[in-house]
Amino acid sequence: METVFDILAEPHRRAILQLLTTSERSVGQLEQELQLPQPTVSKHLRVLREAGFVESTVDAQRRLYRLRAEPLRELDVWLAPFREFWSAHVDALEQHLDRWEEGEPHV
Amino acid sequence: METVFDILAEPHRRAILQLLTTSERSVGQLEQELQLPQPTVSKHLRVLREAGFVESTVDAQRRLYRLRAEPLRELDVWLAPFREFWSAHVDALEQHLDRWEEGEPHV
DNA sequence: CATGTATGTACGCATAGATGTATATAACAT
DNA sequence: ATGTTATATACATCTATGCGTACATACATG
Repeated sequence: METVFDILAEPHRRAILQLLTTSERSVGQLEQELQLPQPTVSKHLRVLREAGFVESTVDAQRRLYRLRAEPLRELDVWLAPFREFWSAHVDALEQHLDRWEEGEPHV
Repeated sequence: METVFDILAEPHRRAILQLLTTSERSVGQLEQELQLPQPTVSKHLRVLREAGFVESTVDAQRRLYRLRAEPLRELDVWLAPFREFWSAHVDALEQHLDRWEEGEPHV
């Protein structure tokens, strides 16, 4: 089973996803904007589609691809415990700086 | 250059990071908790260390590894534009449900 | 129907990286 | 000093996967 992380490890796939944040695009448009050979784009799109990152609709010979939220939300969930961890660290740093600004340089 | 995504693509490395959210640990502890051979743990720790995910201090023959915030924060930043994207979608869904609850099933 | 455009897929290759085994380094204990 | 514990590293191997090339499919238009 391909994890969210496996999918995102590929730079071109991340580039595709980032482009799709602004608007949906055809395969040809992605091909041009990313300067990639068409089969490469199609193969990455297949991976992204099967993992639920994107969905497509048919427009004559074209397929229009757009973003789906789910898998990235999954990543967000995975990140949650770490966010708690590092926000604790930010707090510690901020407290330190606050105290420093109040005139206690030797904490 | 190893990206954050390359590092996180490996399941054992993610497991290590998750363990370290609660407290710092020695290599031997990780070895036991993850049921992995020691060289495997050491090699993953090296990758994580060189990418800034963890840092270690020496305690006699042991090395104690603990989490660092930076790289995961980087991931959080990468995720930001997508969060905007999908929160828009959540809003759309919520509006729909709100209207439905107010007695307009045919939206 | 023939040709062109848009996209998907099959196959072979090359490379990266994860693992196991063995060994090296370093700190302790007796 | 010698052995023991804890961790790091070197080397060979195996597998997964990204890519290029070629081809297939599908729709459109003259």
